[in-house]
Amino acid sequence: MYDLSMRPFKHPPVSEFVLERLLYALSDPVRLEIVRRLATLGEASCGELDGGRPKSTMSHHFRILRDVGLVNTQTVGTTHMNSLRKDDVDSRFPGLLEAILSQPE
Amino acid sequence: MYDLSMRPFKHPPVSEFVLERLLYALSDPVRLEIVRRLATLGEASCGELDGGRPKSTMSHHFRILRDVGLVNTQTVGTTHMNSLRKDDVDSRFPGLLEAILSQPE
DNA sequence: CCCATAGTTCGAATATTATCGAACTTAAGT
DNA sequence: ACTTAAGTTCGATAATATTCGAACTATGGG
Repeated sequence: MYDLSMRPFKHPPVSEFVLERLLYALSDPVRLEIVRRLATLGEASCGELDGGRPKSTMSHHFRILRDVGLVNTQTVGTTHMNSLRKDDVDSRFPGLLEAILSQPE
Repeated sequence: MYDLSMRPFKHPPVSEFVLERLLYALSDPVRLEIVRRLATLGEASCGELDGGRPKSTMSHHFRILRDVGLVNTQTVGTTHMNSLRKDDVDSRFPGLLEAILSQPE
């Protein structure tokens, strides 16, 4: 859920989730793909999910996903492990994530 | 569904709906509110849904909602009647609209 | 025919965003 | 210590979006 091991990144508490911002975050093809992959993989490093895109570009997208509360990033050694904050998103927006991610393509 | 009476506006066929574009359209507070109101009212003119905003601003938002397939606009006399293309959206993205619009706020 | 109404379209100003190279940071490994 | 690996942050650029006034269009009424 939400504990201090998630530092040093700021992950917003569930109470600060905003529907419009979440929809915006998912409206970018690159970010939607990241979220889809995380949903199936469970977790992944940033590098595993770049499609040949530069690190700075990926870092930008991951930050947005973190800022809206979709993704949780924790430092494990030198890599950053990302996972979906599925339970948190579900608790704030029941059914939303499933409805979006179950859409084909 | 989709017949010629919808002219002169171009409404995309269901096959051209794109998930990301739909999410983007709904990520704007003004547009999400329009869609919410249409969902409860059934239909409404553009003027009924401006919140004191200029017509040109509203026209811009309605055009985006039409372009992504969310809204159907037909001319009735001098007013433009808008309604949600709920069945069309549902057929392409089952459960999506409901999942989004059922979220409070 | 003139006029008001309801929206659209155009154009411009402002603001946000996406992308990516370059420099920086932190943690391992040798 | 030095080096590599993995990301982040910064800065610039280019593309998109939002907002809104002004001019335009089309419809209906008197």
